[in-house]
Amino acid sequence: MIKDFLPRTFFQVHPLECARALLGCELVWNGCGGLIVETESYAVFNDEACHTFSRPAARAFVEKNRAGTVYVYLNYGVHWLINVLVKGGPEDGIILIRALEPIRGIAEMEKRRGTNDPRALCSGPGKLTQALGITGADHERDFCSGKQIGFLPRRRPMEVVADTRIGIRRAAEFPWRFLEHESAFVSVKPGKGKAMPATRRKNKQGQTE
DNA sequence: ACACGGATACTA
DNA sequence: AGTATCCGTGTC
Repeated sequence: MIKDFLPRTFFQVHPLECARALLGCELVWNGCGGLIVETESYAVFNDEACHTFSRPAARAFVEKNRAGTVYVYLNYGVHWLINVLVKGGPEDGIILIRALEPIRGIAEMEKRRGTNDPRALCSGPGKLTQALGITGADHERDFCSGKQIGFLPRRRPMEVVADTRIGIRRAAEFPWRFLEHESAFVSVKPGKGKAMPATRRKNKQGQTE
């Protein structure tokens, strides 16, 4: 049982500052966890890649919840992705946790992931939710009042690099992805992100045009 | 290279 | 009801 999780005030700052500050902190989830080595910041306003831009439900989530609240959604119908709400500072935002360096509950994470390769356990946003057992049922949980889930302060110094965000089509040029320099546990190394195609559509026969 | 797969928000 | 889009992963 851990009691010294990061307080709510940690998430009441500028989202870009928070996304950087989270690197090197430990994400703890029901006995499993790892050092955060990759995050992405999304801004509630003026960021077309943020869910709040096109989803009324996401805007309602920001209105309704406090800083430090879990935001979980299903992406591509396959993977749960976990974010934390940043609110009450100069701007509101949502920070995606993209990769961890596994350090706690590794046997359990290996079992959920079906691999013993430490680099394959949490090196992506969908991988880490699978490793930690995170699903849509965890949406709107609180990182700052629970004793099962939360963040621990940075354990060691971390050299932070900024790069463009991964997998998005809109506002793809914002350098709002933050990683540990030369970490072996990130999803995509700096500068290696593939550009998303401008459009991809399918006709009635289900064939890509 | 592509299949996998469902929530969300449109159009009507 | 039907359609378009989407912050990914594993295997081909």
